[in-house]
Amino acid sequence: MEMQCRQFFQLLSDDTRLRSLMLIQQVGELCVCELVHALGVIQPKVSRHLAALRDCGVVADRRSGQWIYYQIHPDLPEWARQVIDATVNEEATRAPYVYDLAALSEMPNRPVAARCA
Amino acid sequence: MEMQCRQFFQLLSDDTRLRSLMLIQQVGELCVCELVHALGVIQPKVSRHLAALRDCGVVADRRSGQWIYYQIHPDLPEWARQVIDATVNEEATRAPYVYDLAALSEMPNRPVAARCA
DNA sequence: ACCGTATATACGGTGTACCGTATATTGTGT
DNA sequence: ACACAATATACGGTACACCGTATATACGGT
Repeated sequence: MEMQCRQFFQLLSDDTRLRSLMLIQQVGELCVCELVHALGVIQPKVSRHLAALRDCGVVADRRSGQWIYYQIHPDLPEWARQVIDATVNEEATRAPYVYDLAALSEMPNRPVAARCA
Repeated sequence: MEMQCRQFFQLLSDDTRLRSLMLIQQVGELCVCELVHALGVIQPKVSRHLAALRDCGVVADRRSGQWIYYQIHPDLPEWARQVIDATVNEEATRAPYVYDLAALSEMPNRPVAARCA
């Protein structure tokens, strides 16, 4: 998977994708319905943007039952990881990212991510 | 000047803007005609994209005679500078950025940037 | 086998970012 | 004052990213 940096920035320039990435980076792993709840957007929208991130190798997905969990791709180039880190460090305490995290923590019936240890 | 990180990434997602920024970051300061030559694109295109970067506070301009020089804005937030640094460190040795720098160094009649010391 | 839930994809519509051309603006030299 | 060079902006056209709705797919429970 070729990772052009211009393409990477293009991915980060969309509101839904950026907020999703910020949450995933902070929490470690999230499924689609958690993001739907946290961001307050409809499911196809989240799915579509996650697919874009996956197709470019920014996130990796794994299935667990009926849920599909997304995480930052383990093979993401170091510099891209630095960009995400810098952004989280700068913006995580600001709107809308704080509110997204808050909304996530208040989600009822949140699925439990069963990780293979 | 409010600097939204999503907007910053959007600015970096355009080819002309990203290549211009990479060059400016490496050289320190460049005028429009130097960028026109280095990138091999028409002048209004460069001007337009530099204006976008200026309006968002990413670059600063100064006039020197008939030339207008652009540099990374001195007040650019630290995290944004980190993003640019990381990108230069990663990509400067690759196409098209290497070739842009090479084309710049081969430019004839290159104006001399007279800095007020 | 059937139903409900989670997720993904297909499809047509819409806004907007970018483009090249043409022209305005600003400065320099004669 | 005039001509030339560098830069900026205005304008109409086009491509494409994103949208919501509708539907397909996959899994779990009964």
